[in-house]
Amino acid sequence: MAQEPVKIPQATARRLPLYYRFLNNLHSQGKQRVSSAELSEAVKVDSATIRRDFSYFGALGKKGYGYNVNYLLGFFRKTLDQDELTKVALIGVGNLGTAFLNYNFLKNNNTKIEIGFDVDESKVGTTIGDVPIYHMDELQEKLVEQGITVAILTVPAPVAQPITDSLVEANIKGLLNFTPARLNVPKTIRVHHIDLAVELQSFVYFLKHYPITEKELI
Amino acid sequence: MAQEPVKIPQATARRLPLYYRFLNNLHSQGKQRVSSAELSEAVKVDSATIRRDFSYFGALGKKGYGYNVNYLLGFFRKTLDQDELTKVALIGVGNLGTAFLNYNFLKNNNTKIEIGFDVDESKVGTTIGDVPIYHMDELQEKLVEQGITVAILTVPAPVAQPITDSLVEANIKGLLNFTPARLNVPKTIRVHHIDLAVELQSFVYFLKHYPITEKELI
DNA sequence: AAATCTTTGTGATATAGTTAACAAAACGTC
DNA sequence: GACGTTTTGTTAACTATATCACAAAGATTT
Repeated sequence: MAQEPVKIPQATARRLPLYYRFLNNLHSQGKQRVSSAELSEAVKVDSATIRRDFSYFGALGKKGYGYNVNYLLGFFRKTLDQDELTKVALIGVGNLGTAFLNYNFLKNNNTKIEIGFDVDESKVGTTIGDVPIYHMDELQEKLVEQGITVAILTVPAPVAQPITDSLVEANIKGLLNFTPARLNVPKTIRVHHIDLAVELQSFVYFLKHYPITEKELI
Repeated sequence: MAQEPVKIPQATARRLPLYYRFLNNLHSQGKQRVSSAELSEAVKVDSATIRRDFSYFGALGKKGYGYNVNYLLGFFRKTLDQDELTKVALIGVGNLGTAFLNYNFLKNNNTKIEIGFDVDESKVGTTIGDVPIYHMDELQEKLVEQGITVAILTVPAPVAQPITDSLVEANIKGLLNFTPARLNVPKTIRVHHIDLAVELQSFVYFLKHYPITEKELI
């Protein structure tokens, strides 16, 4: 697996998929070149931040010209491992889970939800947006069989920890947790936490307590 | 509206709803006191960070004892404006939107989704999880009428910008955007962006490129 | 081909967030 | 009530991120 010469900052890594998507848009619009200022307008990230982000990968642009869309796109395709498919399992096919299944990640990217699990017998055996749904009892067997090591957890909070324990046994490496539970896992497993309730609540807190400042209005 | 004596850091503000939820858990378990170390274990936030976060609000704990659960809970209830209900509109009642509707935010908090909008005639006129669904055509009228100034945007990407323009006209103040579109809004409006595809993609990038370090394993 | 314009890449600086470490305070026990 | 223990609150150090500002390079125009 090709590794960047220098570790890029996490904040930069988080913006890469965003850049990649917008470069795709530009490409399909037939645009040949783009400046950091234009890109900034589109993705709402400061242009200096964009230039700095790109610079971690070397000198990708040309002074007085900007960036060549095709070249940049090709570069990011390689960098984001567009050629190596990452298979993901979706655990829990409720409303949130179904939202994921209907999102066609493959369009821009090689991350693919390969399989879903639920306890609801009316869902087991069906396919949703091309993804087959199995019973939760088959979790370990199927994951091991298909060598899947990344999972999205969208189950009810009370069963989050027991199901996580089962995922750990199935040798999972990364877990994107959408439940409110804070999961206990061995240290070798990466868990990323997105809590919709917390997101909404802290957003509301922000609105109330952080009025927009003079500086922001300029 | 009561304002904190000192502006607390954004990072702290984002953790408050999390603390609040866990304090509620402790309270319903009948726990009287808790130390920053215990809380750290539960919410997976460094104990020094927790103590620092709490300290922005004054000396809430007692040395050699920890924090009194009831007192802390009461304090946070006030601080997070638990008593002043914030009404939120949900724009787009697809799978993701429905996931929000079925989430009972009121349980721990006074943020409430009051109304939903969709173009699907089979949804218009129904209620989902207690929330009435109206047609998108009635957006401006209903929002102004009910004085709602916060919206969650869960519509298909191509209609995100036109609907946003309509929300701006309806005098919205904050927008929690779950679509991949980067929205253009006047500077006086706060937009917070959560892009599920980007979250998944950057998580996968992390797993591939940021192996767990020695330090993290200790 | 000279002059002007554009835009990168980056040093320097500013801002934000985390964590180690420990004195001081209060607890709990004997 | 003296003494060892616990745990806070905070100073200082560290780490991470964002942004300013500008020289240098190259593009574009005349």
